[in-house]
Amino acid sequence: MPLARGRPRHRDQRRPGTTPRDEILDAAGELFTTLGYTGTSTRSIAESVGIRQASLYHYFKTKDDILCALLDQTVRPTLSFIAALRDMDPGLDTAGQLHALATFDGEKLLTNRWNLGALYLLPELRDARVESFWSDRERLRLHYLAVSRCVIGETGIDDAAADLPFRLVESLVNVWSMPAGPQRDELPLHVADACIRVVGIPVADTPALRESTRKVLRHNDLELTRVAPRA
Amino acid sequence: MPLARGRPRHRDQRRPGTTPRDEILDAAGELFTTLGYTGTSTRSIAESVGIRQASLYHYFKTKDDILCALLDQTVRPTLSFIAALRDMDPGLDTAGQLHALATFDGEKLLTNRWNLGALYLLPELRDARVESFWSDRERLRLHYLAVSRCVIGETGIDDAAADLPFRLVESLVNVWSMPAGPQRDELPLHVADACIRVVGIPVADTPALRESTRKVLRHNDLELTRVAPRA
DNA sequence: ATTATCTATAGATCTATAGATAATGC
DNA sequence: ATTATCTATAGATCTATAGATAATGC
Repeated sequence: MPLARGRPRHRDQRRPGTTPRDEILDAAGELFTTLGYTGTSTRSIAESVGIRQASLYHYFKTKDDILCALLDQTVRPTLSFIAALRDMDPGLDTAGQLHALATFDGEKLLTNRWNLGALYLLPELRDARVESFWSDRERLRLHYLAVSRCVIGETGIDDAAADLPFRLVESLVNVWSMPAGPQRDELPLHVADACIRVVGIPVADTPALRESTRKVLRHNDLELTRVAPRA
Repeated sequence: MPLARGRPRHRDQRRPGTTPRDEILDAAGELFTTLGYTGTSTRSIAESVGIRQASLYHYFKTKDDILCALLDQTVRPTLSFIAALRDMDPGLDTAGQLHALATFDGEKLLTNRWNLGALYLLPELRDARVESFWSDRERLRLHYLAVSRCVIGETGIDDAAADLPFRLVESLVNVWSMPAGPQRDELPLHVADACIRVVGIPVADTPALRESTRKVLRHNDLELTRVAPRA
């Protein structure tokens, strides 16, 4: 390990992360998701990292900045996945796209170290700051909407259903804390199946869609690791 | 109007409600749902009512108490509806029950004066206080789960889908703020339809279920007004 | 006398800034 | 000299309590 550069901390490292910035984000992720944004003080974040409260401000200009940095991690990977999906397999039908997207996105939500998806729902940041995050998230929602609409155009379901796949996947944040196990691991797949039924695809088509998604994801694991190693 | 009993307020009434308690709950409902619980100060509630901060404590022992009172209004009506449904029409099949429940519950969520359903998702109260609310809400969830399981037993879908109708209905809190209009008004019905598809009922059965729900709700409007006039 | 409000305030926060200090690098 | 931390603190909150006050009721 490289030698420490500045004044030593009053406590040893207690958080994972290769940089102090990452340690702070890890602590903030845990606290924001369990106590809420306003309910988490900068002091409690610092304490949870093992540094003094004022030291946070060496890495972040304000408390809002910490939140922004956290939120930026959440939607980006799924947006990259959508791009990769388009490049990779332009022949995939829209139902297949929806199923693969829902599976990937759901997987991402559930395997975060903290339940960052739950932050989306905090009223205190419905309107305010974090501009870039909201626009990213809106892009994601609109993509779900567009793909769902395409499928619905073929199945003849009412257009009002087009908003629901996104909501279904998002609702995984509410089961994030369920005990680990195969049941939990398979949830994203089941939610993807449900998305498909919601847009009116008959149950009989599910196995084929699962198979197609399995292929897409195997292919894409490699893609993503190459393109965005940070995730 | 009856003459005021104590010392006059420094401002005229600015909130609907026949009692000061209701005025306070109305203000708190607006602020908690837009700024979050911790993000709302007792001072801002009082100001929004038109009284001084300390006067709140004449009606509520603590800030938590205000939250509890608000939350108690949210799940109760739907629980009463479930009871009424059981008494009223014991011949209704499970798919019909699920469809009617989802419609009623969704309607309730969307027509609240404030988006109180969004409070369920606040991390700061995931664990803590408000015991009675959580147990009520868990009863509601388990009822959805049981009804969904019954349907799934017949359609042969994977059991993992049984949790999703509840989540779908709940996701209406995320569209609460959409502009008023027929499109918005019909959302609960469309979400109920989606619940039905999620548990594996073929699309062709939807019209019959809608018809049955229409009857149940018409009947029940009367029922509920008699049983729980407060709602 | 009873009530609903008010004013005033204690005591505990909370965010952010200023400036000191204890390491390493050169 | 540069850096990452530290200590100390200003100034603005925030919740809840104590006790005064201005109405009505009897």
